[in-house]
Amino acid sequence: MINEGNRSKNEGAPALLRWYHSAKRPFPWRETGDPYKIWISEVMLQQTQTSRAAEYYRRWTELFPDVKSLAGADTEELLKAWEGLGYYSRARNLQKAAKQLAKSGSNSLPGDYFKLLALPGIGPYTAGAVASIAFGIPVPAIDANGRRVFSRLLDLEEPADRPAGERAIRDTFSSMIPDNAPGDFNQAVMELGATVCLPRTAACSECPLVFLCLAHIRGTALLRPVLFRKEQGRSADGHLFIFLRKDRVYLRKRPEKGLWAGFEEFPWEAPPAEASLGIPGTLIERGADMGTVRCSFTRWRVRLRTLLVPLGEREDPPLSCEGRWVGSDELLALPLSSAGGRARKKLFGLSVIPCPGRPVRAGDG
DNA sequence: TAACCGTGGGG
DNA sequence: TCCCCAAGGTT
Repeated sequence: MINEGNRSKNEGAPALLRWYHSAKRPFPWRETGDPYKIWISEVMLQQTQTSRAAEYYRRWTELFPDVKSLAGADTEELLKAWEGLGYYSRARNLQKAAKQLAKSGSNSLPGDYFKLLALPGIGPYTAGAVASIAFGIPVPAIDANGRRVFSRLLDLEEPADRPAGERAIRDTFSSMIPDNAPGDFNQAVMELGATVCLPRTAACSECPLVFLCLAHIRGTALLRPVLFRKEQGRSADGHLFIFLRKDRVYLRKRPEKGLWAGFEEFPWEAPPAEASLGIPGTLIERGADMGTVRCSFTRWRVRLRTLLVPLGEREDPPLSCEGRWVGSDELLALPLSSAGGRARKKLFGLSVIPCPGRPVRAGDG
């Protein structure tokens, strides 16, 4: 066990906090105590690297500075602000929660772990993070970093992503949280996992907790955490079609649930990942190759060859799905998936349709 | 419970 | 290139 003596264990939190205060990286969400902004940052950081979330955080908190403005915002505007960040239900759940709060007459978040947990899009990690960082409540916020750090401290042989392993981690983690600095402690664990106690590297000589780390003593740090293996990814190839009619392109709308829910997109197919569009083979020969875009979801990695297909003035795409024609202004304003956004960029780069905001010069198009 | 839900960077 | 990984949550 970690508490070979409670003495060294009790020295863990102070040592970690001292290290954190000198080593922590500057992030925009570390410059605020506003529970709303801390909530936004924690949701953005779900399964997302800090470096990517930072730019989105700045823009979002400027566009939607508080609960009320988020609750009253146009949903498409929200998704545009989230465009490219992935897991778009996070943005929808943020607004759903904001509406709940606004309806109950609040313009902020509850300072209570279980009330936070009850809000859409907030699970055990995020509730713990907001409660501890914004309100000073001594509850754990255990993410993948925390699981790795404590798997190593304990030299945990049980899978860290199964109930037994999670319990062992949570028990030790909770016992170390100092009442006077729970938010800093939670962040310090994550910071340690993100900068020192890394998955493929363990810089133990720089670690403030090395003196109580069992995996370090036993030389098993890189074998921890043990994880319950999930299914491997699969790859597929397909096509994405940009149908062009005069200066408009064709978009279809996705279902309101599931992958890229409610988004519009250039028609694409990549069997067996997506239902067939019923595309005639001749269509592919008719298209001009614009290169490849990649997209990924769940276990799929898909490469889509992008084809530009010019159609006649009254011709509709020979597809089994329905969609609509949009001009360049609207196309630019729409939220698209990352792959769709790259296809759109190719389109504007070719100046096949006018690029909004850029003067059309002779020779363009 | 296990599958689903995105994306980009690093080894 | 491919695989792993990331401040997880929902169904």
